[in-house]
Amino acid sequence: MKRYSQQTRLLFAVDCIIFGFDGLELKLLLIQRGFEPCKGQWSLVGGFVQENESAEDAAGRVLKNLSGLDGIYMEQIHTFSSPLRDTVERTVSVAYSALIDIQKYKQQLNEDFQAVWFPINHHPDLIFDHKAMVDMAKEKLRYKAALHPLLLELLPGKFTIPQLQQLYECVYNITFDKGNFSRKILSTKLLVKLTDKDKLSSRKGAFYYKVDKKKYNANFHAFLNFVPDPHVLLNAG
Amino acid sequence: MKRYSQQTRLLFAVDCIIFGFDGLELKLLLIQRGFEPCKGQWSLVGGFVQENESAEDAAGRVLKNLSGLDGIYMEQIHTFSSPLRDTVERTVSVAYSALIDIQKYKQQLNEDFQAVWFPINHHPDLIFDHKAMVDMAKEKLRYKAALHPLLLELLPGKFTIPQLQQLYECVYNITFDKGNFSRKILSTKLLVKLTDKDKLSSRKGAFYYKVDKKKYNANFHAFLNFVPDPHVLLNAG
DNA sequence: CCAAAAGTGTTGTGATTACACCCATGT
DNA sequence: ACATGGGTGTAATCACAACACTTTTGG
Repeated sequence: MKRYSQQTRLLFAVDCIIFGFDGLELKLLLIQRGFEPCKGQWSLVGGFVQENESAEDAAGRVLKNLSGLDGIYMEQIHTFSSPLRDTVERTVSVAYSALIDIQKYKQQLNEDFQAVWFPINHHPDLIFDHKAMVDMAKEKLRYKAALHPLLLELLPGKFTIPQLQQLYECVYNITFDKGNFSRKILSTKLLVKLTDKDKLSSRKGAFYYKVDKKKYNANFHAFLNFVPDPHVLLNAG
Repeated sequence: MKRYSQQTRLLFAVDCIIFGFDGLELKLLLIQRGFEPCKGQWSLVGGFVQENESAEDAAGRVLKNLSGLDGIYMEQIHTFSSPLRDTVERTVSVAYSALIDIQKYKQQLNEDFQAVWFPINHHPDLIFDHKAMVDMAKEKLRYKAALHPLLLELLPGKFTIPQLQQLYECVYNITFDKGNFSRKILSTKLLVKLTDKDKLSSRKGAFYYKVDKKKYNANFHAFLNFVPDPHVLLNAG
């Protein structure tokens, strides 16, 4: 009854929702699709899963190819499998979100892709169901970042607490008290204070910090509980 | 370069991690596989996705077919796509978890499947990567139930607060103070007190409650924050 | 009357908020 | 000197854990 041979085979792809942070805004990396259908329209970066690789492998390969970067934070978001989602032929796609340091990316960029960063709340229309993918990735990012320190993945090697605050504020579209924010972040002991300051945004200057990678990896699953009102998880942005 | 026609096609399936609660323990519904490979071994309930349906449709169909029940709480957990996960032919599988009222299920059971409930922490070895699916579903259940009232899906139409407490306690393998637990649950206003009592487990008897469906649906996303120490999310069970 | 579980009251503690205040420095 | 953002101090409030206490009722 359930014979393998009688089942239908179909195409299997991945799409990546790539987040970046430029210091002011949360951004989304999009490309103009280079082949039919919908050639020229804006799209997530994606690709077909090859015979010898898993979906995770494929998403990692796509990211590496685009950005030149290894070891990017990546997470499976959801699998989209509506029979009509791809207009050419039935294709199931697994959406992955990726958090990348926008500065590292700039150095490594693969020009072939003509990729462009858009503000997360002002991006062009996307092909197929890519908007649903982006929306789901945003929601999951908010959800998870309320509990885990993963937003640190979006920052460069050294950064200031006010910069980190700016990032949290634009992920949740709310403002935090700077004193309380700083104390809460530092109470996690995940950051190491450096000796030099960033003097671009104030006269006094703000100390740089870096992530204590050891503690970050060990304590990633510890709660932070950053979000006062849970509704911002859904209603933000 | 990225032509559809050149890509490989593969098999696409769903597997369901079905949770139930018998009043004492959290349970997992398994079947003995009825076809090769691994015929006779224990397995999650699953099936291939058909041409005209999405993975969600397929999981819903599988559940309906097994249990006779509609409208079961279902959630996509993760997609498993290792090239070697199925020994016969490459098959990608989307895992779904389902929460069902074990009492309703008993009335509707499809005998064809020879399905058996196992305690969540004492079940037989499973085929392929089904154990990884179960583990991920358990972790996600803990994670999500700490924030949302979804464990109510596992209880019958009317139930007592101590029964609900027993459920939370076995999901997290910790004990809660009965007074604090009761107050916290009732503070959500999601439950409606009924006039009759369950007298089976105490002389005094405990009042039955039912879920206020309207508020449940409206407030599902509100936080509960049930878990005092976040580590139980990972280390429990 | 007693045991046993349901359910209520109460108190101390620790986290969190809101906001005042001080600090460092380029102009 | 002063404006500007960084950073610290602190009192009031709140949420919650802990646990004592009351209630109900079958035996």
